Order: sequence, then C-alpha cells, then structure tokens
Amino acid sequence: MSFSEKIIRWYHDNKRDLPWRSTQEPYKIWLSEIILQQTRVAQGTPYYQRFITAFPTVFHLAQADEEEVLKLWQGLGYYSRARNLHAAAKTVVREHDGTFPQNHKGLLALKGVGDYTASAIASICYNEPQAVVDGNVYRVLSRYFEVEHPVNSTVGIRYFRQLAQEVMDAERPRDYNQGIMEFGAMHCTPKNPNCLFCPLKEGCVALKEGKVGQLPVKTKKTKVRTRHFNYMVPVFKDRNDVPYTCLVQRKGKGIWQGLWQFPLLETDAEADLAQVQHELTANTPLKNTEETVLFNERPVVHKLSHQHLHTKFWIVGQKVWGEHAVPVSELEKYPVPVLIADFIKTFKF
DNA sequence: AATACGGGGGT
DNA sequence: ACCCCAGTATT
Repeated sequence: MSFSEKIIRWYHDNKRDLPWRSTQEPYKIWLSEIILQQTRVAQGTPYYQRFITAFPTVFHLAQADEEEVLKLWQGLGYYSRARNLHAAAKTVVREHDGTFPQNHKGLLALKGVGDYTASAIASICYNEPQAVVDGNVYRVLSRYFEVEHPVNSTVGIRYFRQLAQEVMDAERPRDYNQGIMEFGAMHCTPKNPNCLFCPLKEGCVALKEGKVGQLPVKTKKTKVRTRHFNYMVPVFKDRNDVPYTCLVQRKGKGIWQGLWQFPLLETDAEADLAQVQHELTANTPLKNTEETVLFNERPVVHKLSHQHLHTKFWIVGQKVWGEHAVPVSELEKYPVPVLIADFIKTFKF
C-alpha cells in the first residue's frame, strides 16, 4: 500500500466530525481555513460557529461593518486575518457576483489567501490536485522521508511543496489533503507521537533512524521584545451617576490594528505617577483631572508570541468631559485586545 | 531572506 | 520558559 493510500485509509477510520467537514461550500471552507491559520481547531471552532450564525453567506459578511467583523474576531489574534476576510468577501461579491473563484490561481488572488489556503479550498471544494503544506504536513513528511531542510527556509519551503505534490494521490486530493493534516494533528504529533501503533511505521525513515524527536527542523529564535505600556483609564460620572470612559482606535502599523484601547503612554522603562501626569497634561485631551491612581501595583505582563507587554492601568478621574466619551455600558460593543478585555472584566467603573 | 503579526494550550 | 498551532503579508 502506498503512502497516500495509508493516509487516506487512516483518515477514513479516524477523522473527527468537525463543523466544516459536512459541506463543500467554498464560503464555509474558506472561512474555516482563514480562522484555522496558526490556530488550533479547539480554539477556532466556536469562532467558526459564531461567524456562520452571524454571516450565513458571503453576502452577509460583505455587507457588515468592519467593526462588527473585528468584534466577532476578538480574542483570536492575528487581526489582519479579519480585515482581509472582510475585504475578500467584498471582492467576491463585487467582482465575482458572490461566487468564489473555482481554482487555485483565482483563490490565491483573494486577500489573506496564500498557497496553503488556496490549495485547501481548491482540493476540498473542487478536488483540484494541489497539495497542502501546513505545519502538520511539514512534520509528517519530514519524519517519514527524513527531510532535514529547515521548514522555514526558502529551500525547505520549496522542497516540501514539491515533495507534498509528488506523494499526493492526484485522484483523491480532497481526502488525501485533509487526511495528512488530520494525521499530523492527531497521530504524528510534535510531542509523544504514537509511533508504536503507527500505520506508517514500516516506511518511516525517522523512526528507523531514531530521529523522530528531532524532526522537523526549524531555524528560528524569536527574540521577544519587552515593552512598557501605561493605559490611562478615564473615569467620569454624569449628573445621573452614569459612568463614562474613553477609547481610542489603534491605527497605522504594529499590533492590534483597528482595535480599540484606552489612551496609551508607552515608556522605555516602568513609568511612575509623575510621568503619567505629565503625559496627561501635555499630550491628551483629558483635562480637569481629579486624581490619578494606579490600579495594579505589579504590572500585568501580557505575552504575545513576539512581545511581552508590561502594563500598568492608571485610573484618571475626570470632573468635566471632553471628547471621545464612551458609556461604560457600551464598552462591550468595541473590539478590544484581550489585554483590555481582561481589564474591563476586573475593573468596577 | 527575514520579520511582524495574537492568543491559547501542551510539556 | 519554550514550542506549536489547517500561514500570510510586508520588509
């Protein structure tokens, strides 16, 4: 039995019953694939369900406000995916009359759709023979064929793409592609792979050579940057004792584009009250400050994959209101980073 | 050819 | 603390 036959057979016997497995509608497959980029099935599944409920078709998604899309995406991370998702939906509606491109090349032209996602959609929806190469495929192929090229090098990427295309069952790309990914996710796992009961143990070179634990090879040390954030949380109560605060939208480059947050002072090192008060009078519209008190003595360390954000929240009492007022009761309408959402959950306005 | 881009879960 | 996750876009 060939490599691909074993994969397809294992998939038939072991595949999970996932929400997007019961359809071949391009819209739903595309949505699931964007959500699952760099995201585990367990984390992405509830988001997929909520998106399908809120936007049953690409027309619903295209007609939504970007804010609404970002709000539904809140907590998933890599927010450019949400903005590109929305842009691609508009493209499909405006330029393709609501019908998704029906081949790899056409799909690749959509924002947020790269080689992997185009291959996944083309094979799952149209059975087009384009091999997917994701983290699971790198792992399975590198072990079975003992490939030592780093999977994140230019040579490695090209090599694995070609190898994947060669070992794919060109007659059954739909089942083969999903099968090898599912096999990598469930059986040929990064840690403690189940080699003892592996259907591919006979031909696996890494197993034979005792190198399963050293493959795939990756060459990257993500150097983490430490940053110091000071959020100034305005608190104002009107005549009826209704609480207000203030949010501003993140724009330009960097993390959390399009999300909302409190006015921010970033410093080179941990800041003190004097620095924050200077910032308040110099560079913010917040005036008539009543008092400013530190909410958390120890900075909250919010960890992104590439940044550690040491964060202090300063509660800034306001007597009179300026602009950008947001009733506390409407905070939940705004898409915010998890760091901000966690603060809002714990702070009593 | 590198780097930026989130957040959660496993070890 | 480190690694990985159904990767893509931008430098």
